[in-house]
Amino acid sequence: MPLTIYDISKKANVSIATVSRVLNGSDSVKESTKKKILDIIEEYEYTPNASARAMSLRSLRTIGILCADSSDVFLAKAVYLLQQELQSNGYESLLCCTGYNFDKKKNYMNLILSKKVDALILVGSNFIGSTEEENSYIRDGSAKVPIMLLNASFDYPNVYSTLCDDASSMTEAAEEMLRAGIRDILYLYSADSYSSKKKLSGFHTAMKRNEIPGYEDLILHAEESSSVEEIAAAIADFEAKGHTFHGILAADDTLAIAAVKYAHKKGRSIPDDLSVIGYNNSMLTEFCTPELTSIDSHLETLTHQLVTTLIGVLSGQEMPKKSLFSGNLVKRGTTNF
Amino acid sequence: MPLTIYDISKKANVSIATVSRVLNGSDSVKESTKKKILDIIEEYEYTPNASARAMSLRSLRTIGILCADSSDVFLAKAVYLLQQELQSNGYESLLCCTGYNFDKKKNYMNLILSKKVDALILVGSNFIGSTEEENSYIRDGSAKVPIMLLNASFDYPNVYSTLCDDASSMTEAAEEMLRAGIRDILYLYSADSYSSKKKLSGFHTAMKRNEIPGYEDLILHAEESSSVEEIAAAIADFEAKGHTFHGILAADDTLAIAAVKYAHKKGRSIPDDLSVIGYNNSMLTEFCTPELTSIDSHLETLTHQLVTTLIGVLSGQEMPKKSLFSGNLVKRGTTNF
DNA sequence: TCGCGTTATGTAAGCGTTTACATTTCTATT
DNA sequence: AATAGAAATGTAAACGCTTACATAACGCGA
Repeated sequence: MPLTIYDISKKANVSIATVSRVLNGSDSVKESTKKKILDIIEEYEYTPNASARAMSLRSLRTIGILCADSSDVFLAKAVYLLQQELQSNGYESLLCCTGYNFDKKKNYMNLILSKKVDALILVGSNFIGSTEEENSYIRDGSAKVPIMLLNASFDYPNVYSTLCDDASSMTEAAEEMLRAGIRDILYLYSADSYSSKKKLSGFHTAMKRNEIPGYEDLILHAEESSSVEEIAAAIADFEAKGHTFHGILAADDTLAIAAVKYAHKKGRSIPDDLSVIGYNNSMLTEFCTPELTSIDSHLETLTHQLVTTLIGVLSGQEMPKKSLFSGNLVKRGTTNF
Repeated sequence: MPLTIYDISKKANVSIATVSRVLNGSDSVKESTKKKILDIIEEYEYTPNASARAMSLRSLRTIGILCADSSDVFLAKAVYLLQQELQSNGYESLLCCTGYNFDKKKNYMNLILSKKVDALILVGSNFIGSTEEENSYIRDGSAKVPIMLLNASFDYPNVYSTLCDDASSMTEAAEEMLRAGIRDILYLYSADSYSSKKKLSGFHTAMKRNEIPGYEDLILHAEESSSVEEIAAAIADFEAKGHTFHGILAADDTLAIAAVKYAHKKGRSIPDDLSVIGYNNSMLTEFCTPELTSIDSHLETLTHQLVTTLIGVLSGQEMPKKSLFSGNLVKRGTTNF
């Protein structure tokens, strides 16, 4: 049976209030009694019960993190960074993997809210749906605790967004290709999420601004959750149907790796005959040969900003509802410009 | 201000005990009042306060998960699977990323224990050190709650281990190569963990049993935390020093990918001139061309068994202290046997 | 030595549940 | 119609902590 504050107070010959005071630091306690209590706590390895504390304080100092799939490379990295940031700010985190279904997301949100977390972080743009109905759970949740969005944006009271400007990053990358003289660019995407749409719109922007005729014909939508092999095959298929392209812009690094694989199989040389750009600048970039050029969305910066905003919100400060950063292109071997 | 069980009881014109009873299901409540209460709970979206519940029950129904780095592909997958398993058993999980330092591990363990989690899962063999001192924190922790080890083994009361028999899997893979006539096998490893040692010893077993002379000269230790590019370069260096090999056995998939990269760069053809086998059968296997042959350590099975054992332990049953599974080789394009 | 203002410590209520035990309300049997 | 026994519901204590408020101890000047 673990020790309680009451046991400690007895051993130290003081009241529980005094023990509580030295535990929490703030109030005035005589130096000698403080030392005595601290020694006893040390000796018996007493640790206060967090649930009891949460009841009194009405806060667990714990943040709920919701994430569709923590085994996804990008999301895993984000979760990791968030945890580091939270820990260094004295907060714990409760992680919940929801899958991609909106009903499940709602259920898990309620589950985690019942733990009385102080706030909720939703990791990834897949938490934003395309219908009012799909997003209602965010509205409901935000009535109870602040909701922080990583890599997505949603304008609603008590909802704070931190994200990379995917649209303009993509525009930037496309225009870089165009400047290098590559005008037949295959745009490859699969997910249908908020940020995926942003990226696609950024691509449109670039192509329209540069008046590339018929560019829409080179937009390839890969089945979601298909394997790298399947995507590579889909690209080969697409080419076999008569489309030609000398650049591939992929909405994430996995897709880009599939593109590189397609090139390997078809014997197209990278970057001479074909340039490839991925998105996220994840560790996957170093897995292919040559190494993958990719757009870095500065996850470290985003997570840091998100937690900073969160801490501010929790301490009652007025904080920006939306923090937008811009990404940048990290050039490696799959491009030669 | 969130609703409490008291608010609900008032609205339903019953006592809090009755509400609690319908919440917990077990006790007898008249069908009509049950429905009335359920309706009200539904209407007002009431969710019980988990901290309060934890106080009464002396259990949070929460499991602490400690993991060095949740952005590592293998660990991330393990954590994900564990969470799924725990959730389907009605447990929440509190994840804490500790880094690889033992002092930090100890600190985080204490932190998470103060949350009064019901048990602790340590993910990955890096939680086992090579000295008594390094492992003392596990002994201390196990005095408070059951400790479950994934992919590591430690014989101590209240510590339960679930793992893949890495040594024999590796022996198996090596002998498969030998049977295919490849006798000059480069063994590539980097980490220094418990399971890494097991794998190496499995390799020794195979080579000794088959009386391969001088095989030790082909064991290459790559600097930990070096990039794929650096490891590929290290292999090239090694070869330049006069070593020849026609098979590479890597202690994890990342190393194997580096091996494939080395082959690409040096123009050695896989699998005709060089066979490569990785370990973990992670999603990385599909990233290379050709796809990577790899040893599957059955993470799904391991995590399932671990949680099953855990649930048993928590409900007071006698459970096996150690569950050992064997891995198997999944053959893909980097081998032709 | 007295009394006053600090400073240190103690007392007890409250946080939202669960549950043993007590009480009330039914049902069925006589 | 009375009553035993079962079924449904209520009462109140307990879980381990924080903290407002009450009280005690101390130091200091007159």
